[in-house]
Amino acid sequence: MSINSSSVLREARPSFGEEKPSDGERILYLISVIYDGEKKSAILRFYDPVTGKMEFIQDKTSHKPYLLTDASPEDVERVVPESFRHRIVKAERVEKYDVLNDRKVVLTKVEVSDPLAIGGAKPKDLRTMLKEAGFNVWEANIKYYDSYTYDVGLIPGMPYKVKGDQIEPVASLKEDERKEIERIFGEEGEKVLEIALEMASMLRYPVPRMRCAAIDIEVAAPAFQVPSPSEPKRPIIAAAIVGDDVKRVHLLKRGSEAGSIADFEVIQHEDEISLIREFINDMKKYTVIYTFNGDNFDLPYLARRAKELGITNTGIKLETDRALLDEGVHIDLYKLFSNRSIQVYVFKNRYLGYTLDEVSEGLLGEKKMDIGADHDIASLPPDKLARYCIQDAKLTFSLANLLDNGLLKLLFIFSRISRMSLEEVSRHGISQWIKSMIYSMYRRRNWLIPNSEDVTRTRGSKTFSRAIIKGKKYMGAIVLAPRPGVHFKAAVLDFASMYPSIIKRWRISFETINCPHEECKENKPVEELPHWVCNKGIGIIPEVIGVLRDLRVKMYKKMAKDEKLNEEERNWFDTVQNSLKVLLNASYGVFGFEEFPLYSPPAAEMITAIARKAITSAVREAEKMSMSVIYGDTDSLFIEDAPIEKLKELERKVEADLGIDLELDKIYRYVVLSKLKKNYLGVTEDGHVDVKGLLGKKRNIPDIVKKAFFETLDELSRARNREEFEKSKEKIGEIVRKYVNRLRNREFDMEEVCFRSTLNKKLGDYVKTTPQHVKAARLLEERLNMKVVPGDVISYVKVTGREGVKPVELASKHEVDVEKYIEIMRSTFQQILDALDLDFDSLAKGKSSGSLESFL
DNA sequence: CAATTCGCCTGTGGCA
DNA sequence: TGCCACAGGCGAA
Repeated sequence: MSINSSSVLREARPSFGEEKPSDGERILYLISVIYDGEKKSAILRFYDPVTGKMEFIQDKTSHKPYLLTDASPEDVERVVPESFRHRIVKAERVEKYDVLNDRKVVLTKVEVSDPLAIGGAKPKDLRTMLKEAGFNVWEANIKYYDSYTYDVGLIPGMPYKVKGDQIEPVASLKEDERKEIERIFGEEGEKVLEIALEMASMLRYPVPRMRCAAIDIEVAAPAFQVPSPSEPKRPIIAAAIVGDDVKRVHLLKRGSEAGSIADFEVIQHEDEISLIREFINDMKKYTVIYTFNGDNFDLPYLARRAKELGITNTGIKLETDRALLDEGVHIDLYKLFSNRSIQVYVFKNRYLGYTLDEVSEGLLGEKKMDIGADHDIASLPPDKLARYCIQDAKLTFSLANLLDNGLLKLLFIFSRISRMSLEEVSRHGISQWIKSMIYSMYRRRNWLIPNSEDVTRTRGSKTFSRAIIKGKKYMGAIVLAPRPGVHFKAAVLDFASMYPSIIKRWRISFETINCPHEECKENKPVEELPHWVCNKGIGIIPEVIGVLRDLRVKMYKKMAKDEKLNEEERNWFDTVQNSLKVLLNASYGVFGFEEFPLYSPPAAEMITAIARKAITSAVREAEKMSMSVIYGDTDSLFIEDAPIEKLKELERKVEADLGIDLELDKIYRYVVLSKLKKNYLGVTEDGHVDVKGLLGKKRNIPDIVKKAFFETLDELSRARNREEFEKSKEKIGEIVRKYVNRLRNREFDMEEVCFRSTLNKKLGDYVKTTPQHVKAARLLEERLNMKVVPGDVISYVKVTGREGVKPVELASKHEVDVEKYIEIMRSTFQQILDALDLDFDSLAKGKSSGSLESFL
């Protein structure tokens, strides 16, 4: 194999058009790089879309694990004991660029025989020996397969042309796209253009078709006992697989036979060995296997049970906290859906907890099969067991296929940008993705990857702004005080991708803040902070963030709507622009995140300080033009009833002043502001209602309150003018009375009056106070012997009596404290009623107190 | 394993 | 009993 730098570089300067493979050549997709401990070598794992199989190609570049140190080669020799020396392959001087000090440094690169020699060897590894001898080490915490991937310039998720030993990137940027990139980035210099071309070529290539399936297994555990995958004593009694072309359950014969079941296939097995063998055979026909918690349950249980029964070659590789497949890609959706960035930005917070039941309910509107509270799987009759098992696999498969199969596309995109395998991206959070992206760029440029201490030592860890909220490290955004009332024709202007724009425009990053140059010390973007910013152009993060932002705004958002492209292409670019949004949204946050290896509090507080200055000066500008700013939050301005030309004029002025884009986002037919920040309701021209922050939309309030609230919104969205408003007002009164009466007469299901609150800590860790959901959770443990863990959502009901709350499982209708619920109804409604000059109690009694006159 | 701060709400628990 | 600071949860950006 040869992957030389020229072929790697060519990928950054792709030739145009897509190259078709010639004889003997195949186009394979790089899935991951793994390390083979026996061969002591990296192995490239490729997927062949023609055969649908994985292909393994051993590294032939003789790349070795290494670290960098300021010890000389002689020092290394001295420090390392005789018994360890055979593991050192080479120690030689290398030159690196040290961005923190803006200078070239000469360090010793120590290559070793295997990754454990760097970190993890017994009794002592190289990095510990060097540190104990008083030397510094760098890049000693990077996993070997990552190190290899970065150095060789490989991009997981990308197609490669493979012929014999030759592995070459497939060029993928079309000529017109290349021209477009040059047009957008042409004036920003060679460095930016190069990054843009590289990113764009990565983001245009579609993902290969892969055979996908979801699996789920059931174990004969007694009721209330969670079977342990580390001690798989109980037999597997059911195993289901669901894919596009398969819906099958393998059942263990135990007494009665399963009846015939119409919409899926049932295979009965005389013994568990045959069940496991055939199930694993089924699995092997698919490249991507989805599970829900398969890392910690299904796959370890399956693999260990198989081993116990003497079945070899399961193809499952167990690691401490994950399970991988030799010939496939295992995606554990539990881990993926627990990822906050995925939850918030991809799925818009539409699910609450992270169990299969909760995620499915939120995203699919479907639930697991109900088998009763005792959850006694072992004693289910066979056909019920089969249905239960396949339902879980079905739900898992449906979740994986949400967003028009976009989940896998999303993972491929993140995989390419972050240089991490699908398995890695799907199991790690956004900070790991960004870290990996930065590391790969540093390696590519032969820059030294700094240690976290280097960053804070040379550039400072102190912050100078005081956070509003006690316990926070620095000051964040400004929220303008809203002007309460109903405002017609309210325009919303916002700074598009504000923080990324600031990072780009003022070039803020851990690299540029408080740089070592005397000449830059005068370059202070804000008066309130002592930090200065480099103006000599060092650093790479501002360029990368700038490119990703501009690609998203100026290219992919447009392509996602471009009628000249077909639907599949538009879809792809929409996934791309959404993925970039996820990444960009987190790009500032990681600087303020202590565990991020490039943590930089000065950079974080500089970004928010500039943002405060920007919104403040935009408000001033608007007011100077005698426009009325009625609200604003972080990056937005709400302006009441201004002519469009004036808004455009404001945009131009702000842009000229600050150098970041202010854009008209939308115009509300009217917006209802209360005196509270982060609480409003806006109706757009087409009648769509935006509800922000209001109690009525919080997930933890009871459904009955939510229903009443949304009926009210529906009513309001119909009002176009003041007469219709008056009518709405009467209707709102009717709604309020209807629900208050329902509560008084106890006309509700227990489900409707449940509060659903997430348990964020272990039960025992709530020591300072005992919140109500914790009280309810403790009752669940005491009375029902249930186990609750962090992440569980507790459903509880307010009841009369001393305790005041009960888990819904233990409560009955007659003890529901209806007055408390009316109270909640009151505060929920009062938030909007205040602004409408209405009063809950009067409405509930059947008359209204005020009118809208004063606001209209 | 793990992005940030600002702001609202409810309830708890200490104290007078 | 009422007041108040704080804990905890959820949302906006």
